Amino acid sequence: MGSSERKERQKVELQQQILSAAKEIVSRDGFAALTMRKIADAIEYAPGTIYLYFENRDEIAKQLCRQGYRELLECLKPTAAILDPRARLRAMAGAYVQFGSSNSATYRLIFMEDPKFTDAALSAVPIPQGGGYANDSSNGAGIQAFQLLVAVFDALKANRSLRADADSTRLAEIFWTSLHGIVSLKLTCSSFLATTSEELVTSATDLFLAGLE
Amino acid sequence: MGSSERKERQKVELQQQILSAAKEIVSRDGFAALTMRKIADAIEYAPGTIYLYFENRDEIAKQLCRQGYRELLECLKPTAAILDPRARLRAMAGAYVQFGSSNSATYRLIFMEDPKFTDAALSAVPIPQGGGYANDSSNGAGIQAFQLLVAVFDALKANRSLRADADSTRLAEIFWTSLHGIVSLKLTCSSFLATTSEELVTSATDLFLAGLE
DNA sequence: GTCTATAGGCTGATAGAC
DNA sequence: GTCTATCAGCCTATAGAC
Repeated sequence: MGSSERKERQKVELQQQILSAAKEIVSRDGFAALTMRKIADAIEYAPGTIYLYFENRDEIAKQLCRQGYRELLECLKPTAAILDPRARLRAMAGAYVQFGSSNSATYRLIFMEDPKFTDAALSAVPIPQGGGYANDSSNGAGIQAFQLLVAVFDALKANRSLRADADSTRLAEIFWTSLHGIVSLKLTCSSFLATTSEELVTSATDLFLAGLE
Repeated sequence: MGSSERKERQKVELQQQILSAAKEIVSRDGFAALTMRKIADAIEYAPGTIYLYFENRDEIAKQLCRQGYRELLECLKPTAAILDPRARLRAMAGAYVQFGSSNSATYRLIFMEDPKFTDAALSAVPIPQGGGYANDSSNGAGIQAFQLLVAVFDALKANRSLRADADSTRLAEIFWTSLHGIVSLKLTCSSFLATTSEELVTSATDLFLAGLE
């Protein structure tokens, strides 16, 4: 059945093309401007054709979210290799804020838009339908990214820099919310904050580490 | 000119009615669902009539934002009276997060939606047109709220709990971003965070204060 | 598989009657 | 000042021709 395999490849290929066009529209005009017609125009197909590859607009948005989490994870991974936990936390925080600033549309989509998309993509999920996204490492990428942060606090414990009975998950959540606050407020209230993102994340991380002592 | 004054009063009255209807729609269905037609239905007027009281939809959104900042300010004001700066910071942080959780639609609108509305309402502005909103204390309410937070750090300095050369504005920005992170992430990623808002804000504030030492 | 065409809905905003 | 009617546009999704 080599012919059916070819068809499968072609299907995945056009799905990727659709997602790629969708991503560009979101980056350029924002998520609200993502319409089936615009995608169709971009890939030079008729609007109806897209429905052969995705059930509806929401399904495209969810896939876009999953991809966004994957990108975030890839962005944080290099910092996870840093041995010194304090240096690692600083690097990871910097990478996170950098990611949010450089990929603002993606960041908005995965963390500031609709819980419907955020939650669906954040949690680990099986294949939605059609089985088209089988060998997809994106499942749970958001959770994996969060685990990288949790691991920093485990490392701090191993280091005796943190009480052994401290709750790593909880500390990771507190730290994450503060990073998210910096990125998201900068995206919406850019003109009000006098401090740059870089200064904010540096100071916030230093204060946080100082508070842990 | 008693008759023209009556007309002015009636105009303001209907403007208030429009804003009030708009607020309810946003609270119930979200900002994207705010349409002129729905407002018109709610106040039992024809859609076109609204344009006699507001230039367009954006103008309504901006007024809604200004009102939101005013509400936030009112919510924080009582805590500003607390003398001990540490207790004041804790109370203010709690009130802020409480406000965001209880008024999620308003919070989304003023801090998570469109910079166009956020910035316009956050900064102090003169009367937009028509002079209808003259005796309006909402101008700069967002800034006033932020100043309440800055004052806490000034108080900590006066208290010798903080170095005299510390930058109060900067510390306020860092602290504010962390509060905003808690509220906004809870609004979008509610199911992912294991910790409650109340626990997050308590721990974050304690860590922050500890870091300041 | 892809097209055209369209159903059936929504939107902001305006013109002109009363 | 308020109405009705409507313009001009957008949207998702589907049906049926090829």
